[in-house]
Amino acid sequence: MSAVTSGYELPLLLFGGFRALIDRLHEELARQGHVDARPAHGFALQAIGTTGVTAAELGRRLGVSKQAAGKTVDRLVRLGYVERAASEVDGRAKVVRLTSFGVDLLARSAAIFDELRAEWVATLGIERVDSLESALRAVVPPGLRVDSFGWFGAD
Amino acid sequence: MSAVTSGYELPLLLFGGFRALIDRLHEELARQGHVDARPAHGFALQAIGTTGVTAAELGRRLGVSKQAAGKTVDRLVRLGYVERAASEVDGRAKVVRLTSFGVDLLARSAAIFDELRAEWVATLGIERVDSLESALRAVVPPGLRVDSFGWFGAD
DNA sequence: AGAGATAGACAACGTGGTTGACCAAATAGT
DNA sequence: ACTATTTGGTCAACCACGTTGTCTATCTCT
Repeated sequence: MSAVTSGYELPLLLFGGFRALIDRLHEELARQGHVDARPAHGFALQAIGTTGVTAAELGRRLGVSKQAAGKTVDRLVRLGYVERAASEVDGRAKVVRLTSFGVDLLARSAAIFDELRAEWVATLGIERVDSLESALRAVVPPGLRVDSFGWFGAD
Repeated sequence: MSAVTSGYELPLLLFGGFRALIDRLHEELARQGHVDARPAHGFALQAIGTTGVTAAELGRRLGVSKQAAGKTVDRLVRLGYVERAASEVDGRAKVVRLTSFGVDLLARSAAIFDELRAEWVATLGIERVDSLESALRAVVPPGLRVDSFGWFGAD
C-alpha cells in the first residue's frame, strides 16, 4: 500500500489530471476547427453564457477587474467568439454576446468532456470515477472561482 | 449510477482540488514568513533542487525557454530565494543555488502538504484518498511537465 | 586551430493580470 | 427637479510570465 505517500504528490496528481483533460480537449478542439482556442477562452465563454453579459459583469463572475475582463473580451472578439452590441436598456453598457462560432466552441467542449470522462470510466470503472468525483466534491470548497488565469504567478 | 454527471464537472473538480491545496499552502506559508511566495516559485525552487542548476538546465526541466527560466531566476533572486554564482567548471555558466531562505520554503512546503493530505484523510478516510491517488496515477500521463505557468493562455 | 554547440543576456512582443484616472450615463437623495 | 454618487467603458502605465530572434563568450569536438 502507499504508506509513504508524500503530500507533495497529491497536488501534482490533481493538476496532472486537470492538465491532461484540458490538453486533450484542445487537441480535439483544434482538430474540429477551433485552432486558436485556449483554455482561458473556454472559461470566459462559459462565464458569458448564452444570454450575454457586460464586461463589468464578466469581471465579477471571473473574479477579475473590469479592465481585465474588457481585454479578454477584446481577444475573444478578435478570434470571432463573441461580439459587442450596445445595450438596449443602458446607454453606457455594451453587451457581449456569443457568436455562433462561440456557441459552437461551447457545444463541442461539452461533448468532448463527456467523451473524456467516458474514457476515464473505461480505464477506471464507473465506481472509481464516481468515487473520485464525490471525494473531490467533499473536499473542494464550493463556489471556487475560476478566475484562475493569472493566479498562478502574480499577486 | 450517476447517469447525468456532465463531463464538464471533472476538470473543475480536479482544478478545484489543486487550487484548494495550493491556496491553503500559501496561506500557511504566508503565516510562516513566506509572504511573497507564489505557486510558480515553489515549482521553480523544486526544479532547482539543493544541488543547483544553470538557467538553461532549469529551462529544460521546466519545459520553457532558457530566457524564460532566466527571468524566473531574476525574480527568485529579487525575493531572496536563490543566488547566482559563477560556475567553477564552465566559464559561461552561472549556477543558481537555493539560499537558506529557499531551502526553508521547500521544507515548510513539504510539511504543509503532508498536513493537508492528512486533513483529506481525516475527512475522506485513508481508503478514499489512496483510491483517488491511484486512480489519478492510472490516468495521468507520466512525465507531465510542470511548465504549466503560462500554458493556460498563450500558445 | 577552426567549426559547431551551448550559456547567458538583450530586445521586442503577446497574453493575462493590476491600479489609477477619466468621461458619460444611470440612479439615489433631498 | 437638481445635485451627488455609483457604475460602465476606456486609456495608460505597469508587472508576471511566456515567446522568438540576435548577439557574444566559452566550451567541445575533430
